[in-house]
Amino acid sequence: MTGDGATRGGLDLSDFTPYRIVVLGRLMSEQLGAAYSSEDLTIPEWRVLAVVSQADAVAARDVVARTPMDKMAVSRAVASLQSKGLILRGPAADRRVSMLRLSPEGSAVYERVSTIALQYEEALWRAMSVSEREAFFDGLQKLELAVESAGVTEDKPQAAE
Amino acid sequence: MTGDGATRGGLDLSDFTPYRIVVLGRLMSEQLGAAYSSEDLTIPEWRVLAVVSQADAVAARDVVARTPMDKMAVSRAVASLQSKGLILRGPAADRRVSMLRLSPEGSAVYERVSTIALQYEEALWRAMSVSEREAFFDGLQKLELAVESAGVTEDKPQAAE
DNA sequence: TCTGAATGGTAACATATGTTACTAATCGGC
DNA sequence: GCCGATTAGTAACATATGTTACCATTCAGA
Repeated sequence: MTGDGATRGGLDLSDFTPYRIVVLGRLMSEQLGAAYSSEDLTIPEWRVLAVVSQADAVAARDVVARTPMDKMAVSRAVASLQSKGLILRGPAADRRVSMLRLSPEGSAVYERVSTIALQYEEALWRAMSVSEREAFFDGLQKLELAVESAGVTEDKPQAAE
Repeated sequence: MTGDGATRGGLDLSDFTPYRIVVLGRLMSEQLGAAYSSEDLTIPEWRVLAVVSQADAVAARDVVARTPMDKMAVSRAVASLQSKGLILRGPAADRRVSMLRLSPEGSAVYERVSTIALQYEEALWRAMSVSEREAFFDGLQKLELAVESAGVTEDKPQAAE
């Protein structure tokens, strides 16, 4: 990728790992979105569905805890899912919260979408062997941990070393 | 990650690779952004700087070709960089386009930011051995190729995950 | 050379996402 | 029980990003 123009000093974007990962992620998102756009779900909505589907009933704060979304994003996604009839809200002991469950239609939608998503993932894995895949996973996990531990400085996330 | 709640059927987000990659990319972006926020650059601006720094003069369309940004995003980033005095526009043979170059201050900023960025990347690599890193790169590249070849359907997909 | 199609770039609008601040409810110490 | 501190969730605003349509220019071909 460094061979077609007058390349000189500094950093080559196409060789910068964070950039590659962001771009790869975006491409995957686009393709998945195309795959299930028939269901008319946004990313936050799909994430909420995924988390809510994992248990009988969860509060919005649990969704916040389990996804990289802030509470406003979750609030919006939940409101939208509810208006589409895919999610139901029930009362909780703590009257500030409401428990979220999938409606039957919500379950059906989630089932269809997650099937497509898993097939998509499967298809990607066909690009490499099992051992390659495992090595990749291993590296991915190590990167995740490294990034997490780099981000522990709570207040002002200053220069990363 | 499947051990703390009533987990049941379907897809576990935290184990879904596209999701993991998107989240990892976002975390890296945030940390990098924090690291060089002193320069007050947005991600699109930083991408434009990186591409323009690679050659003596490029047109905006070249930036579009080399990054995952559409022409509107590039247009905005360029306008902003120009107003900050980091980029200069010069005339081109084709009078629809203007050639972009870094100003001296632009070069200085880019130099500082790319140094920080490369140090950040370095720090991440310390999380794994050289051979692990190579295996990871290998997998990453294969994924990139797989995704690219999966995305040949021209149409206009909507983003998802 | 004229004319319709294509291209580079931007304006104006629509939508999505982030930020701040607020309300209602619960909690913890007294 | 009372009261300040904390929490869950949302409203209202600000900013960023995507979308459409447009203008000026260039290109291709009769």
